[in-house]
Amino acid sequence: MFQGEFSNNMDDKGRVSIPASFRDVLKTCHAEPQLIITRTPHSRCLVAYPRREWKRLQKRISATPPSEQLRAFKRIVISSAQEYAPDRQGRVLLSPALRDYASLSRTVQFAGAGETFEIWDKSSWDKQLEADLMLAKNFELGL
Amino acid sequence: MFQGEFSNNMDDKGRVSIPASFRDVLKTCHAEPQLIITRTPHSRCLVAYPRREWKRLQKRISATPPSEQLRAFKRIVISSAQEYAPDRQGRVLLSPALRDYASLSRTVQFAGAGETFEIWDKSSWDKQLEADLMLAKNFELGL
DNA sequence: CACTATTACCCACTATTACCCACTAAACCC
DNA sequence: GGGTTTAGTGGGTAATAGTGGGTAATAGTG
Repeated sequence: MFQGEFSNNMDDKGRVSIPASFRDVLKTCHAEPQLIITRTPHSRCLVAYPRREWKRLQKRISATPPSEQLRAFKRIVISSAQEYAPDRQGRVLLSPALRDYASLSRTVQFAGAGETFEIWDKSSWDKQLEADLMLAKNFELGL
Repeated sequence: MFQGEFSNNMDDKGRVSIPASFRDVLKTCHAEPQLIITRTPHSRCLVAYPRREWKRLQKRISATPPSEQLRAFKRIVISSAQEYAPDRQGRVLLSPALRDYASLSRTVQFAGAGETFEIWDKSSWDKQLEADLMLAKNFELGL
């Protein structure tokens, strides 16, 4: 389970450390931590999948009847998907396309989301959170 | 059952003692006291769950039909959730994100809330209490 | 093919965190 | 009241996480 928030800095080469606790979760899937990072159509952020979760998403996609909407979805999600293996320091070098999509500059926010985790530009994340607070304020779920 | 109010001081490293009586309650759930601390959308404070309660919340979330409101709720609550195990002195080191959200400075207020307990900045708590007095003044529950 | 830009891989440094020990003050108990 | 226990607090130190940068390999370009 990916949970918790972390923010790390991207260096001049475009590398960011994956938070150690997320790396640990990835290790429970494979000895060599592997992950697939891609765009998400819902927000201007990236989503990271462990290999197994990614397979599940692929299966779900291929079980869906074709449509223009699905093709759009695939172009966004599948086409930009890239496989990463963190270096010995636990960092990955994100492709310019991905960096660009989420407008990552320096401070990168990692947010656990259960089976996956999200990668945001810090300032986008802060804005999103403000908006979310308004939305969720009156949402009762037995807290 | 978590009941009662306590206020402890956060030290320079960002550690706060969990009140002993709350720790005792946690021990009744697991030998090693474990707790999940996260934000709540309702107020600028944190909520602590014993593991079992947290699982229940997760179940309730996954049984709720997806909506924008739910996604907002998840970003607030799930993403920031962190698991803690108090050190030998009964303290936890709260993450900067959580500290920030509840604007915890030095004096931290703990308030029992039955199955969970809340963590406030003392001065926010005092203000909230004032407001609550007004709200609950005419609330009859057969006392 | 030569040249340049990019990437992978390694090492070194710093900041942060986990873990341990020690002290003080309050509560408790004969 | 004096001794004992327990809660809360402060701080040192070893391990870990994160960051910066160098160099060799690789890919891309004219």
